[in-house]
Amino acid sequence: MTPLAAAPEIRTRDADRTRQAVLRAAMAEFADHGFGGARVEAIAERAGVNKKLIYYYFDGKDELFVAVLEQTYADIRAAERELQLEASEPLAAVQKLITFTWNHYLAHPEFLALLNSENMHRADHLRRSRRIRDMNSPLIDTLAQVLARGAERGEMRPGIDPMQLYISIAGLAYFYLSNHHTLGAVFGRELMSGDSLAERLAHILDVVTRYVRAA
Amino acid sequence: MTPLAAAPEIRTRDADRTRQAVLRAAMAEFADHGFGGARVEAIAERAGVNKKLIYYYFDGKDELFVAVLEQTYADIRAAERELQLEASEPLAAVQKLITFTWNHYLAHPEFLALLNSENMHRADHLRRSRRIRDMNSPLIDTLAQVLARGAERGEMRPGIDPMQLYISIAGLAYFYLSNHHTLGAVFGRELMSGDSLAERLAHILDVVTRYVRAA
Amino acid sequence: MTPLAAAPEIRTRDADRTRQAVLRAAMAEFADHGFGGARVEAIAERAGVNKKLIYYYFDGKDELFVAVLEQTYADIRAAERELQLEASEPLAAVQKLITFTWNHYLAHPEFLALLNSENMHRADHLRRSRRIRDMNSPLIDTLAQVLARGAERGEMRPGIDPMQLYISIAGLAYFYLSNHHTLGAVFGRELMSGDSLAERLAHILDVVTRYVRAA
Amino acid sequence: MTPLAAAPEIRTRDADRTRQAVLRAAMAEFADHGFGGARVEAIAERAGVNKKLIYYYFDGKDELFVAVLEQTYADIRAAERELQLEASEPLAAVQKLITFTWNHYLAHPEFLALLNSENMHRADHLRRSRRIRDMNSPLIDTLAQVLARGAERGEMRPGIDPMQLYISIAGLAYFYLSNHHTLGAVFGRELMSGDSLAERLAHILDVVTRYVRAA
DNA sequence: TATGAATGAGCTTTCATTCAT
DNA sequence: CATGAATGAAAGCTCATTCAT
Repeated sequence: MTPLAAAPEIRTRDADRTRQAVLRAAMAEFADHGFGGARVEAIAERAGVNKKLIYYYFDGKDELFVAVLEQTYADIRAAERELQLEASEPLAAVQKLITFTWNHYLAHPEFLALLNSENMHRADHLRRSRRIRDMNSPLIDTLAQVLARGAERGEMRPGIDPMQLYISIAGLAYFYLSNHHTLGAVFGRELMSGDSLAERLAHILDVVTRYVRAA
Repeated sequence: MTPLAAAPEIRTRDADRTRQAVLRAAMAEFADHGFGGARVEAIAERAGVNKKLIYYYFDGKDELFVAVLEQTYADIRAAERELQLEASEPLAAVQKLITFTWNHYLAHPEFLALLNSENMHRADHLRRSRRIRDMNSPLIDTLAQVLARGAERGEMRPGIDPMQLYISIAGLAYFYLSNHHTLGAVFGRELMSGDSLAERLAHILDVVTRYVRAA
Repeated sequence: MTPLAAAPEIRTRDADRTRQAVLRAAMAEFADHGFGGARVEAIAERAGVNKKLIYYYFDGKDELFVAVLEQTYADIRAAERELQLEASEPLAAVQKLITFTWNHYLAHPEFLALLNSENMHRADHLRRSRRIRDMNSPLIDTLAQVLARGAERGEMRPGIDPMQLYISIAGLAYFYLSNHHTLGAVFGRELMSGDSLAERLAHILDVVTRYVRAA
Repeated sequence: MTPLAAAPEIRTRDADRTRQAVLRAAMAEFADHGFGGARVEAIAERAGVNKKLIYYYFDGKDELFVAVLEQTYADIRAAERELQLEASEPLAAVQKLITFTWNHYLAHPEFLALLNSENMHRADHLRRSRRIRDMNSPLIDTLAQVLARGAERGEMRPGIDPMQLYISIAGLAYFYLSNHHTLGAVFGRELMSGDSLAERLAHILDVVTRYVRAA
C-alpha cells in the first residue's frame, strides 16, 4: 500500500468536475484551432474522458462550442462587474477600462481566438445562445455615465458616443494582440515582448486619453 | 513548322486564365470558410475546373493558400503605392490613409478573413512566403515622413511612432469590420448599414486626428 | 420483525410493474423501428426507468426482444382461445376466424412489425424461445375440425389443407396491412381509411368463403 | 508473364461498371440486413470498391437505398411488361399472373426484404423517388381488361375489383415467402422445400381461380 | 431495487490527395 | 493541358453495455 494508492481517485464519477474538465479542454482546443479545426477527439483526450461523454453532457460539437462561448462571456462579464468604474474619477475610469481590457485580452488569448472563429462563422453559435444575449454588458451604460460625469466636470469633451469609444478601445487592443503573428512577420518585429507590450498599452492610453479629454 | 505552331501562346494564355480562375475561387472559398474550413473540391467547382488542376498549378492546399495570400498582399501593396501620401498636406495625408484603409477593408472582406485565418494558424503560411516578406510595405516609412513633415510645420505633435499609429488606424477599422457579427449580436445593433459605416469612419478620423494634431 | 417486513411484497409489486412498463415500452419501440433500429435508451425513456434496469430485468437487447415476442405470442394465443370456433357453424366459424385475424392485426400493428423484423433476422430470436415453441397454436387443429365438420355436412369442399388455408387468411390480411405504405404510394390510394378497410375485409371474406364453400 | 497478367484489368476505371457493382452490392446488403442493419462498409467490400466511392456515385446511404429501390421496381416493371396478359385467355391470364408473381418473389427474395424494410420506415424512401411514382404499373389496368373480357365471355364473375385481386394474389404469395422463417418455426415445418413450394403455388392458383370463375 | 456516469467499438460521412487516361 | 475515377485516413457521432454508488 503506497501513498499513491489514492491516485486513481482523481478520476471520480463527479459529474460537475467532469463537465468542467470537458469545458476547459474544449476552450483550449477551440482557441488553438478554431471551431472547424478543433477535434472532438482531441478535446476528449485533453479532458481525459471518453469521447462519448462529450455527447452525453453536451449534445454535439456545436452545442459544446456554444457552452464554451457562454462560459467565456460569463467570465468577462463577471470581471467587468468588479471594475466599478463608477467609483473612479472619470478620466481614471476610462484608463482603468483600457488597462482592464488590455490585460484581459492578454491573459485570455482564447477569448480572442474564439471571437475570431465565431466571426468567421457569422456569429451563428453566439446568436443561438439566449443566455449570452441576456448577459447584456453593463459596460456601455457605465461608460456613458462616466463620460457624462467627465463632461459635467469639464474634464471631457461632451458628445462622445460610448459605443464607438468602447469599440475603439477594444479594437486598439484586440487587433494588436490578435494579429501579432502577421503583423510581426510583416514588420519584422517581435511584438509580444514585455517592452513591446508595455509600449503598446501606453500608446493606447495616449490615443484614447487625447480623444476624450477636454481641449 | 506545323500549323499548331501558334498554339503554345494560346495555351499559355488559357493556362494563365485558368490559374487566375483557381486563384480567385480559392480566395473566395478561403475567405468564406477560413483555411481549415475551405474545401479543395469547392474551389474546383467555383473555378469550374477539375480538382487535379489545382494540384497541377499549385502544389496543394497549403501552397494554394500561400499563393492567395501573396496575391492579396500584392493587391494591397499596389493600392498603397497609388496613394502618394507624400503629395498631400500632412494632416490630409493621414486622413487619406485612414479613408483608404477603411475602404479597402470594406471592399475586400476576404482580406480580413484571410488575415484572421492566418493569425489563427500563427502566420505559418505567411512566414513561408519569401515574396511577401520581400513585399515590404513602404507605408511605415512614408507615414514617418508625413509625421516628420507635420511636426516640422508645427501641425502635428512630434515623437509619434509611425508603426503604432499605423496599427491603431488599422485596428480601429479592422476590429469593427471583422467582428461586426459578434458586436452586432452583443449590442443588438445593425453595424453594417450605410449610416453606421459612415458614423464609424467619422469616429476613426476624429480619434486619429485628435491624436496626431499639435495641441 | 422490523417495520420494513412488509416491504418485500410491495417491492415485488413495484418490480412487476416496472418489468411490465419496460416490456410495453420495448414492444412499442421495436414495433416502431424494428429490432436493429430500436434504441435501448429510447426504451428506457419510454418506460421512464433507468437504462441499467433493462439489463437487470432482462439480460440485454436480444433477450428483451425475445421477451417481447413471447408476450406478443401469448396475447394472440389467449385471444385465439376465446374464439371458440367449435361452438359455431362451420362457415360462420371460418368467417369468425377471418374477422378475428383482421381485427387483431389492425389493433396490434406492433405484431406485424415484430414479425417483419423477426423474419428479416431469420427468426433467430423466435427460435431461441422454448416458451414460444411450446405455445403451440391450437388453431390449425381447430380449423381442421371445422373443415371436417363442414365437409361432413356437405357445406364445404373436402380435402382443404387447414395450414394452407390459415396461411392464406393471414396473408390476405397481413400483406394489405403490413405493406400499406408502399402499396398506397404505388397505387396512389389511401388504404387505411375506414371505407378502404371495410372494403378489404369484405373482399377477404368473399375470397375465402368462395374457396371453402361446397360447389 | 503468366496468363494471369491481365487479371488486374478487372478493376477498371469504368464508371458505369463500378456504379452497377455498387448497386448490386447494395441490393444484396440491404436485402440481407434491411436499411438500418446494412453497413456502408459492407457494401463497399461486396462491391470491391473504396467506401468513399459510394458517396461519389450516390450521395449517401439514403440516396443509395432509393437507387436500389428504383432499380428493383424498374426490374419488376420490365418483367411485367413481358407478360402480355392481353394475349392469353382470361382465366389463363390470371393464372399466368399468379405464377409470374410467385416465381418473381421466389427468384428475388431481395425484393421482399426491401419492401419489408421500406414499410417499416413508412415508405419514406419510396415516396422520395419521383421515378418510382412515375413508373406506374400497368398491371392493374391490364388485369381490369382481363377481368372484363372474362366477364363478357361468361367465364368470370363480373364486378371483381382488380386492385383487391392483385393485392390478394401478391399477399398469398408474399406472406408465405416473406414470413417462412416464423411460420416454419411456429408450425414446425419446412416450408421452402421444392414440394412445399409447389404445394403452395397450387393452393394459391386454386384459391384465386375459384374466386374469379363464374359459378 | 435503482441510478447516473462512463466506455470501446463501430457507424456514416468527409477530406486532401493520387491514379489512369 | 485537362479529366473523372479512386483512395486511406480521420472526422463527428451513436450504440449496447458496464461501472461505481
